[in-house]
Amino acid sequence: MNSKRTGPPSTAEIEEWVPVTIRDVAKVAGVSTGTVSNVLNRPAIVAETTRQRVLAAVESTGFIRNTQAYQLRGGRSHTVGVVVLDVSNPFFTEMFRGAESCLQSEGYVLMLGSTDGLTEREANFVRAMEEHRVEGVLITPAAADLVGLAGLKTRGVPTVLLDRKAPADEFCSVTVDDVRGGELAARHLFETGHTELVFVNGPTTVRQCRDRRQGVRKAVRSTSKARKVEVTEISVGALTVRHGEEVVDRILAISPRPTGVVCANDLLALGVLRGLATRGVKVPEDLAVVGYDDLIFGSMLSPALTSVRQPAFELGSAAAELLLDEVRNPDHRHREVRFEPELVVRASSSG
Amino acid sequence: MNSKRTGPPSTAEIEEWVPVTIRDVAKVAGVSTGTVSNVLNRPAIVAETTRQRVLAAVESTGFIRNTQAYQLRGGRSHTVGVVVLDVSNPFFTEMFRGAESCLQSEGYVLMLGSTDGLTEREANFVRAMEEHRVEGVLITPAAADLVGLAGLKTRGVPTVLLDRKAPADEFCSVTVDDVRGGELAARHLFETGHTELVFVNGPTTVRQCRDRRQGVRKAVRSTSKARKVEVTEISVGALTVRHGEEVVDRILAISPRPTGVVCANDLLALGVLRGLATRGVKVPEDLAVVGYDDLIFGSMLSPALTSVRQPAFELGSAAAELLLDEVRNPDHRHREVRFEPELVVRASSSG
DNA sequence: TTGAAAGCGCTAACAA
DNA sequence: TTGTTAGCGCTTTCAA
Repeated sequence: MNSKRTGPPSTAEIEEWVPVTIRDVAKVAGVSTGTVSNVLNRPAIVAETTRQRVLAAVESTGFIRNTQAYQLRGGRSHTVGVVVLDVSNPFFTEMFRGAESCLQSEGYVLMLGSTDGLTEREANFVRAMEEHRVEGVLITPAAADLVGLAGLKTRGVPTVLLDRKAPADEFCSVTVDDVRGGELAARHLFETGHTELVFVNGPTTVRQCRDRRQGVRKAVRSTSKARKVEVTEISVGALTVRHGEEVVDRILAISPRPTGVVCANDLLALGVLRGLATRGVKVPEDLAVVGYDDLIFGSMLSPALTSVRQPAFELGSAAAELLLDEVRNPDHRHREVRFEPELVVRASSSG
Repeated sequence: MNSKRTGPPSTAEIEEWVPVTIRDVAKVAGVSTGTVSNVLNRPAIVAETTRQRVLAAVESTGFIRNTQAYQLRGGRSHTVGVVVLDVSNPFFTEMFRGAESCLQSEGYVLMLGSTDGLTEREANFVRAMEEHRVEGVLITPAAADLVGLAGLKTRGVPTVLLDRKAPADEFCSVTVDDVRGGELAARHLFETGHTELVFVNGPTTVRQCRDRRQGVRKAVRSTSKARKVEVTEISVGALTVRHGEEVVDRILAISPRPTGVVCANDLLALGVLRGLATRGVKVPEDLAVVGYDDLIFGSMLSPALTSVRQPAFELGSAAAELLLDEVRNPDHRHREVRFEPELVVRASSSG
């Protein structure tokens, strides 16, 4: 509680900073606003001495160019919107970093929104970003369909879908084959002898969850030809550690007792592992666990978490590249850049 | 590689979306631009039927208000800049979430920049955000001093320092007592019988690192009165898992062999743990490990990581509250909101 | 090489 | 209740 002081504000403090415009700079330098604009944008065409004078004036006045005016005049906004499902999830921050690594060097600053899978929040973010005239948006759609992005499409805002295929090539997209990933996870457990599995899934409104489920089912079908296997599906409200932890009792209540569990992402798996640990259930002896995303943290647990790896950083940077192409290349064609998931087997599933 | 097709673009595609302005809406609705502006901003003062007509026109034209023009006219930007040291670190994303939770409901959209502790990147972000006329910025300064923020100060951009005390009450700030935290960590090891410690620190240009070191030293001094203790300090280039892993050999080379290690943050500690595991060093028997930040992931390791907890989410939301006050309250006074670190003892330090 | 001035899209004061 | 219009800060054409 550090109140600065108790008396009235001093003059220095009460004195409002008056925004300095190009006109102020012009006045100080004794030139016209056009000239100031020229030294700012096309320094080559103005005389050396004038330029120095203007630069000095910029310095002394503390002038900072007003992007809004620049944009209004037809300039670019140098802004890209990024909308993800959950900033708390390292998978998405890695993706963000990937995008940032590519976009920052091009002079863009990123607006970030985290929707928690809520379409209403998504709509708010997208609307706000459109109002700010972002040059493009990278988005992991919250909804099952893409109607929330229709506005972006019709208004021609370059948009790249993150971790979501665009139907009918309406957008560029970067994807990972989640059906395949889900299949890899479940098949791995079947192949190591498991017969009764649980699949802990997130909300099936989330596309990743639907696809991974489909993959799991696919593994069931193909394995069933050889021998009888079964998967119980449990759906939780969100892909978080807490939800994973809370689902453990339901897993343990299943009869016959499953011997393996596939989680729709690593956060969920981490929660499950934690819940199992507190209940004294041994992993992988009593229950094998497989996650999804291959967060670095999973590899450090003991037992280390078996998981399906996705190249998050590369997803982000690839998306950014696609966006840049769409922004700059008049001959741009929408493309899907597809990555393959990779099963990383660790101790949590291999006794 | 999904090229849409090979022929020339269809008419529908080549047809550029022509930005629709308030004038277009006015024309469609058969009213003046002033009236459109009124239904958008002060709907109460316009007649019901006209309002409906205008709203319909807004809908049919797909009009999206141009914030730049609005701002230029004197409106607010509804934008806040957030600058952190490392988005990959869950500590900072939690802080971001805290800020977002408070700011989003107030209609702000956040610009996020991750500096990796580089003052040059920080300067770029701050400059870009100022050009965009953000209404305020939340920042974890990269540099040891605050000269990089002088511009924000003189230009009167409301600024709240994240996890950094503002000297001379120049800014609002949210802080955690890192000296105390460092002291807690080291003292804990001393009190559990350790004598030879290693302190794995990040760059001392980072204030958090300097303070935590100071705390560690303080613990050494006070413990030294009773018995002889020693701390070897190792500084690494960044606070990441990789750097922690790479420093392990240097730790093990120290003679006499230390029995405990304090890490400047959890990512570092996670790396150290991983490095120790691959080299077969037992934790905590051979070496006790203490981290800093209490990331959720640390609590799930086995052995679970002892750490110094910081309320990241609360830091973020408190900072946002301070910022809102500075933005809206004419009687605003700069304040420091201070949180206390808390040692959380787990298996990694208690054999 | 520089200056004058129009105009980007919007809001708000004022007039009708 | 609605329309007209000046002007926000900047860039850029055109003229000097």
